[in-house]
Amino acid sequence: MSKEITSREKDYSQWYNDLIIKAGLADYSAVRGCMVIKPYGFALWENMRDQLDKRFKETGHQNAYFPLFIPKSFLSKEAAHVEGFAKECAVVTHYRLMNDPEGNGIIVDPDAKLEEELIVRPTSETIIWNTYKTWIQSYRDLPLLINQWANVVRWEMRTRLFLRTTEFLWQEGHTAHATRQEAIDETIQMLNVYAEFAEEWMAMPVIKGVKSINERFAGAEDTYCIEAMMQDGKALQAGTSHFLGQNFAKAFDVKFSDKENKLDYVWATSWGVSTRLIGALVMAHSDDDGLVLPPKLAPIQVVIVPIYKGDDQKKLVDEKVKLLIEDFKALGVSVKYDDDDSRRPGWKFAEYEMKGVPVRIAIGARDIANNVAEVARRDTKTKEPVSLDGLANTVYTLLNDIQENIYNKAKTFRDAHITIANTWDKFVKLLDEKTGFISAHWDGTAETEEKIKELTKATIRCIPLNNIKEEGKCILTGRPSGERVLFARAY
RNA sequence: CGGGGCGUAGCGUAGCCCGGUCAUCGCGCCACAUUUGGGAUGUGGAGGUCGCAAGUUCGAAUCUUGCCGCCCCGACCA
Repeated sequence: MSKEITSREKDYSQWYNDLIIKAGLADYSAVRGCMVIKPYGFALWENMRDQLDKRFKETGHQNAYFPLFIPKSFLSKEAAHVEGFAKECAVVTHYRLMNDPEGNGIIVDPDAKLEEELIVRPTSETIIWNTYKTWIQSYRDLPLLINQWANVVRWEMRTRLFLRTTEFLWQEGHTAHATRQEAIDETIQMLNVYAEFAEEWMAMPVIKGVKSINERFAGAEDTYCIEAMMQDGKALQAGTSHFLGQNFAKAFDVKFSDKENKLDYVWATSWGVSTRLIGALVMAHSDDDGLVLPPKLAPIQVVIVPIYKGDDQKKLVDEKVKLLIEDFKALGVSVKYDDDDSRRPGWKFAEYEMKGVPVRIAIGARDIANNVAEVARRDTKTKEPVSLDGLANTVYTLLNDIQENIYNKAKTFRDAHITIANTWDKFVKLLDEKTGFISAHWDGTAETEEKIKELTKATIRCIPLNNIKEEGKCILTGRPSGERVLFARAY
């Protein structure tokens, strides 16, 4: 056993780190807080990206690309925005290096100071709205529906692989609309795109909701989010969609003439998901033997391992597998035939379990004689002989079953860990002992939310969109409340 | 920035307290052979400025001082 990972029970966060490294998703880098995304991890991201991109285009958006650098002055044009991001910006002050006259390698050339410093984008609202000013004059220019795939930098104090790195990859949609309602509709539409993607592709149930004022995006009027529950009961914000009102239009003076030739500021949204989703995927489904990937996103959906003694048997297996691979390709299933002779089958079994490949097929001379292959599924770790006749079709169905099964498993866990609390004692006890989300009444004030965070480290994850109105008393202050909100400790 | 841990071969480690054949072991790597249905075995081999720098000493991985880096926990956040 060359690759042991820490068990979830022993140390959940160590388990997570071990898994990322040992499954080959990412590596630590020479730069603090920055990671290298390895080919297997990037393949996973590409699959997520491609699917999301398709959905963005289906909903009328186009991709574009805006600069990495933002003039420092842009950031301060929207007051709440600068307040939210100023503390975590990387700043470019010079544009040239030179040899140290004292011979200590290379130094920053003091003569190469920039007139105005450039910020490495932590998000692109400002540079984009500065551009939109020149693109929008009339209602005929609206709606403007743009997305960009990019990297951003946020100088976080503490980082965690995929969940919070200094640099990360994401997409950010930035749209402009003629009316308030249209912008709100867009915000909700994209929230729904995210939720459907999380549930149908990542097999990860999410709760759609709206953020409290404390948790709102810097510069937004409303922040909508999808919240997922990890296996340790902590919450992970998996995506956000912001209704920006006219805040950025006013900050960057973006006005349009409507049909009656009246001037008004445009209405805006922005929405994003990031490589954090990979962290969510890992923590939602994986186990102590490694990753468990949903078939719809797995870079390798099926791996075939040949079992043989000698060249004759190998040749026999090769011939069968060649036909099988054609069947899989016809069904659009990504399949890998691992006939690397330098690794033994047992090694391969363990390796592909670590990498979360949903289905493994082992096939040898004995199987061929019996017209079967051994089919093993990663999610349940069960295996059974399956007829070679129509094997690809059988496995295709199995992949769908696995997708459904891991979703159901995650949902059962999630639902079992959403608990109602009506007293402060129960609230605290649930947080510490049962973990998960707690549905409780809150008096609606930022002070109470702050106080609860201070006392328990739990925050309001969201006010669920499908909330039932219900009179009650705030869990902390006893003041009246009109609906329950979800509290949890979060990543 | 506070608290904790760590830095010895590609990875993981022993040695450090008590300076002197102490650079240990496992995995991995290379070659050959036998193997191949759950992380193979044997034989041989390669690989190390003991994080960096000063100091103490006849002698430092080991003691002293300074510096650097990384990881974990917390505050901040997608």
